[in-house]
Amino acid sequence: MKRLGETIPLPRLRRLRRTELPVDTVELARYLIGKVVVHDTDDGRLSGRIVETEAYPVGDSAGHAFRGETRRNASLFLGRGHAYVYLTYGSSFMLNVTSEAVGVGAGVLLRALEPLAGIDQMQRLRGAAGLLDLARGPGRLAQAMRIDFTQDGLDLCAAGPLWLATTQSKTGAIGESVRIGLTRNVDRKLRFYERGNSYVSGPKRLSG
DNA sequence: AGTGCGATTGACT
DNA sequence: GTCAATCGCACTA
Repeated sequence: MKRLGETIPLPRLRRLRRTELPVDTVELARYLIGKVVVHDTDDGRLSGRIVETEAYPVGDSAGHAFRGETRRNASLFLGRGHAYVYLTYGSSFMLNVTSEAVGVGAGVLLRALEPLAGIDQMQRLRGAAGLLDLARGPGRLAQAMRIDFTQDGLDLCAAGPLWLATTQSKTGAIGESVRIGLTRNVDRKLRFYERGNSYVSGPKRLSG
């Protein structure tokens, strides 16, 4: 299989500063489309371009912070630009970017990446899945990026191993839809994705 | 201490 | 398209 990350020049990355992140959760979810998430591991750099997000804003009954701070969701309250990682269905880790002020629980779920660096390693982590399936879907994304509870609470805007970056490449038109897989507060269009991008999970369009 | 349930995935008809 | 695996955690008692 062709190894994209070694045949196409990687984009030049610049670390995002916390002050560059939009203060509003929904704005951040839209802003993160086209940005890059980077995990520098002892087996090398893993990175991917964010192509799909979901916002879980303040007061959202589907959000994990809705009933206040607990041990599980404590990282959501660290202030914007931190990682909130949790396990769902006993097997899939989810990576979120926190989005509001310290003490206010809200975040943005990263749902799909276009792999950039470390594709060989991602394939090992994912059991040699095809390129399109490496990080399409939030659980796959976390597995490909080697995200687990170890990364929960990390500051994404500090000089740490897990960070956010911007590039000079252009971002395509952004679509929006209802969120996927929820049972509550399903009506709001809080899912964002880059239109026409093959690495986006689920339907490219959802009404509602 | 017991119970029920997911911000999903992969296997299967 | 359907469906079960799997386990940490919140919730009830």
